[in-house]
Amino acid sequence: MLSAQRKDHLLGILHQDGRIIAKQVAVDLGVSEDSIRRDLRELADAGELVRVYGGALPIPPADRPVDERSSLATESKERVARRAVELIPPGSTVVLDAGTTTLAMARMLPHGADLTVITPSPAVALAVAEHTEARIVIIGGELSRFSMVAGGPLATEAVQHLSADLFFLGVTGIDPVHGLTTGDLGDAATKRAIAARCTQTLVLGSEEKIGATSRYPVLDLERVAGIVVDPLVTDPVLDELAARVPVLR
Amino acid sequence: MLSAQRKDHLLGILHQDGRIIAKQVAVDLGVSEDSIRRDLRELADAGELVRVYGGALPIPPADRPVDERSSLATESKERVARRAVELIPPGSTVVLDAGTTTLAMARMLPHGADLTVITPSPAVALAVAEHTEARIVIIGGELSRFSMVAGGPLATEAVQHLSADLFFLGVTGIDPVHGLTTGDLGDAATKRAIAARCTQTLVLGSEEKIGATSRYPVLDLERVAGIVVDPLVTDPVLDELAARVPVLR
DNA sequence: GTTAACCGTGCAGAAACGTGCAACTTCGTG
DNA sequence: CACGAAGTTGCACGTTTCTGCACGGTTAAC
Repeated sequence: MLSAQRKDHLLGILHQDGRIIAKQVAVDLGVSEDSIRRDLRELADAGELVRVYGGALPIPPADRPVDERSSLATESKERVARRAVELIPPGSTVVLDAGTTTLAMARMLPHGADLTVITPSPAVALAVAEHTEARIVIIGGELSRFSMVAGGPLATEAVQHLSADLFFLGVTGIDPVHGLTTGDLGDAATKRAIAARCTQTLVLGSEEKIGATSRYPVLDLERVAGIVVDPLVTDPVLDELAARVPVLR
Repeated sequence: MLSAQRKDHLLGILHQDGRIIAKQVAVDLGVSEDSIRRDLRELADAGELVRVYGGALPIPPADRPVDERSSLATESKERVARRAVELIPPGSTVVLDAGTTTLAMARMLPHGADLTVITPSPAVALAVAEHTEARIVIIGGELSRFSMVAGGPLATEAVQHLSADLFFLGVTGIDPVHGLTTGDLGDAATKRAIAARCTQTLVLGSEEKIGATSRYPVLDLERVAGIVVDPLVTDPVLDELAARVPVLR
């Protein structure tokens, strides 16, 4: 293990877990804690993280340059994204839908893991390219102005040539009665087509989507493997949903 | 084992393992570590990797040449882009290749005109979406790290379903002898496939491309309808080119 | 206030590095 | 064919960098 690589690994852990525990990483990598501490010291000097007793934490958003802060999703979405990223097995192929939560996911994908990311969203594709070394496949098609996502017959056709393990689905409404819904008819069809080509579909359920309903149905609740939600949010609607589909928090 | 061959091997390892350990490769290839170190030094000078203690690592995504933030077009490219945009008839369907010049074009496309823009570049797609009301079609496929453009079999297939009036082709070399060339083999194939589906192809000839040659041929000069160049640049090579293909300035 | 875990510093051995040099190959030229 | 120039390769040497350990100080938790 090269020392520079170890630092990458540390940043990767920080990205994914939101913290670093020196002792644990030392055991994981089979090096002494001293080396880890030295790395952390240097990374802290470089402004990549803040050291704390026992390990390190990300730099608090308030201390970051403004341009970075402006592109951050809300904290709740960040938590959903972090939870969702945890569910990606190493070496797998995942589809990331368009949306702010998937954009947040793109920024916190594991660094080293051998991943393939498929997405119909140019913004997500660029974010993944910037933050990881994953293979990236973009689904082509007409770009919908509504959600900046590829759709239409071209996309549907392209989707038929793909398959993936996991689909992280973004919708605008998650409701026990109306199921999963979104605001654009074409988008709904594309999402369905993608889901049909993936082994499992997980819905990203950031705070404001729970209990909301949009115009066009995407999928029945029963067709998804789970809803990923913010671990800190409690909502009676969630309990209702939990009776029908696994809620991952 | 030739040194060039060894360098290819090194880049292969880097691509596959995400790292190079000098000692290990030296043993594998049966050469001294000194030679490996020398190769790594040269590859690092050429910008193909970053050296670290013990070996080498890939260039971090944030530092790559195609990074959108740092890729502000030069004034010369802006003039080429402006000239190129003038050549777009209202109501037409155009393909914008990837690259800084096409990115500049995307930002200065006419607002009202009823346009359809097709592109294999997520960055260009987003720029067009931000600056115009054009219909946008993305060509999907594997995203090449080299130029952040969709390519591979998926892109080739997607291209077959499209057709357009005008293709604004970006290359890295425009030379009277070697014709139009680019630095990535896959990219070259995708560009050819697109050109075959378009009525006319125009090459974007920003200053530094004129007289330059890259590794992989894209098209013969005779196959394009013209080269768009900076009106303010004069270059003897341009006169040579003008004898074979229209030069639009 | 006590205890255990964590931290910084100094140190020594090991590993990797850069440089200069000599032996060797390759290529073009007379 | 002989010759020399240019490039490549491996080795030797001194230097730099990394790593783990020991020691004493500091911090957090009970």
